[in-house]
Amino acid sequence: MKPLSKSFFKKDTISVARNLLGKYLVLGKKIGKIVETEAYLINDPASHSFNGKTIRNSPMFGDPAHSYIYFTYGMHHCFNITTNKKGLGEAVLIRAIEPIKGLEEMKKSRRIDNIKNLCNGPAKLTQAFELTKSHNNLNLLDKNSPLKIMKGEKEKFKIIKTKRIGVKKGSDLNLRFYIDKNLFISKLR
DNA sequence: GGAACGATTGAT
DNA sequence: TCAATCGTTCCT
Repeated sequence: MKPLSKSFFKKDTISVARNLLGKYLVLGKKIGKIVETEAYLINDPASHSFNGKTIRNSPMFGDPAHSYIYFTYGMHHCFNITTNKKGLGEAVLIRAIEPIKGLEEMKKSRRIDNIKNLCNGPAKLTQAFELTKSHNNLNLLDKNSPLKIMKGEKEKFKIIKTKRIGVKKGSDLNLRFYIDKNLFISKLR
C-alpha cells in the first residue's frame, strides 16, 4: 500500500467522497477498506460547519487530509476526513468500512463476532478502530501519524449515489456514496 | 446559566 | 419504535 498525495484531498469534496471509496484506513494492526462515504459541504445545512467555525468543527476549516472526529448522542464518535481548500469548512464522513486485517482486534473492540457488523456504520467503525477525540485533527498523510489513509491496487467498481442517512436538514441532497453490491455498507437498502 | 438537540446504535 | 446519554451550541 502507498500513501496518497495531498492534492487527492484538495479537490472538491464530492469528488473526494467518491475517490475515497476503495482506499484504506490504517491504524496499527487494523486495516479496512472504505466502502461508504458522505460529503458535507459549505452552505449545506446538515454540515457542522454551516454556522461557521467553532472549537468542535475547527478541523473542518483547517488543512485537507486531516481527521475530524466528533462525539455525538452522548456515546458515539464519528470519523471524517477534511477536504478541499483550507478555510472552506468541508469534509467527508466515513460511514462504512470493509474489515481487511486485524479482525480479531476489531471483534474485541466491538465485543461482537459478526464480521459484517464490525464496521458497517459511522459509529461502529470508530468503535472497531477505537477512534476517539485523541485522534482528532491528525494529518492522515504523515507517516508518523498513528492513523493513516493509503491506496492499494486499482480496483474497478460501480458507485451508487443516494440521499444521506440520519440528517434532518439537507436530507434532499444526494451526497452519500457507496460501492455497489458491497456487503459491508451500513443499512443495506 | 440553562435548555434543546444530535452526521447513531441496539434492543423491544 | 424507542431509550440511552452527554458534549456542543445557542438562547436568555
